[in-house]
Amino acid sequence: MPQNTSTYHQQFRKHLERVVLIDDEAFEEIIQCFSIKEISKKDYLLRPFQVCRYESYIIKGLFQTTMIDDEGRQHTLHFPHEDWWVGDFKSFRKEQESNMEIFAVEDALLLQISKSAMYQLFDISPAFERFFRIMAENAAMALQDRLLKNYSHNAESKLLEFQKKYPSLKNRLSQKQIASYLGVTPEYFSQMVKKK
Amino acid sequence: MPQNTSTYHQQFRKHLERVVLIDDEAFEEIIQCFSIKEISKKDYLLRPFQVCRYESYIIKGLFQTTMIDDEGRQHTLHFPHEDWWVGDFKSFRKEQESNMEIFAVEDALLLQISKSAMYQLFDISPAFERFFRIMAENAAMALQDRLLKNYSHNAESKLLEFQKKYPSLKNRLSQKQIASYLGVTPEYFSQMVKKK
DNA sequence: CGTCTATTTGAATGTACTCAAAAGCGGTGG
DNA sequence: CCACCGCTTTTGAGTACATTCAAATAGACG
Repeated sequence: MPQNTSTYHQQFRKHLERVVLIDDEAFEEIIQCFSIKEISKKDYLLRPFQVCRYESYIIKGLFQTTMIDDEGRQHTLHFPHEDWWVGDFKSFRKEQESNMEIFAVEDALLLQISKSAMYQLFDISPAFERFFRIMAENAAMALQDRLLKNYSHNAESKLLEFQKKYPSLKNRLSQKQIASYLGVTPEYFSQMVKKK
Repeated sequence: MPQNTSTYHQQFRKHLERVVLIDDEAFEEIIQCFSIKEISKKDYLLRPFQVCRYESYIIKGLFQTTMIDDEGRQHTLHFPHEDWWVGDFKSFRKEQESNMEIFAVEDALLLQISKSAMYQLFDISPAFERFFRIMAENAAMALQDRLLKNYSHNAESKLLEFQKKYPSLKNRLSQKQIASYLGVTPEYFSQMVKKK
């Protein structure tokens, strides 16, 4: 294991404390509900039609989350990485089949929590529920931005946005993966890059 | 005023209780933090570059929320109506200038809450905070769906989706408004309708 | 009734897609 | 260490969906 327990507990605690105050006791209670999971490059965290049983905090690693539309096409929603959460929220909450695929682009280390554990924590810790309220709000805001960027539908400007927002991801992803995020074909993406 | 107080209090309480349990006392505490607002057709609830000071529950009415992109183009995000919430969440939470415009398509009646009142309520009522956690989750899920639908970017299928999802809105909106929701020009929308 | 906005129609244009095929690159096994 | 396989990237031709611009027509509202 690349890090020892206390290191990533610290990292996770910092993550929580960026949003809510948590004392030692509360953190103990919280961390006990999480389990650690390793996942290797190219493995799936979630396959289409599976139910998403965990929300996962990413200690380390990079994922690609794609959504599958009615015609079976895949569209990349985002590339969750260190210090983010990954999962299909809809599937998790409704306990229904997911239309998403979550895939490890790099070896990863996760802290996972099940729905029942999460709901128990909500009942005993308002701070924890507040944390997830704020996370959900952040997610909604990010998606709203994403939607707006998608409307101004010029692939080039979308690429610039992406590069500005995630400069570090450029070297960690293939052109094909970025094209899928932008919603264009790899062929067109290639031409676009050449033109510049 | 088109309805008396108790009628819309009832409606609002039902709305809350679809998600969390609220006893009489708690509801009293909550409803006190809201104020009623009437808004007429064609008036703005929020103009671009304003800060969104309230989250509003829609007792009655229909709105159009549009986002303005960097090139100044307007894109319709959705058409909030009875029993939904309306506002620019990002602007509300960050107290920053909004890039949205919210516009009353029909005369409307709202229950509004300010940020400070909302945060006070969160502190005294975990049920209320839970309600907004779940609302934020719902919003995120809806936006994710919206994004997916937008990717499968064939205007005709988007129109079918829209009609399926909001059959009742068809008669309440102009073609131009629906075109803006779909992300196509009114001219193209017109041709599309003709073809069918 | 007049004005303003929405809708229709058409022609020219552009952005991105499909399909096909070639070239490049990386990892794996012999 | 090299050769091969599979996947990614490039290139090109043809096409489709949607846009822009302009102008005509229809509708809504005061």
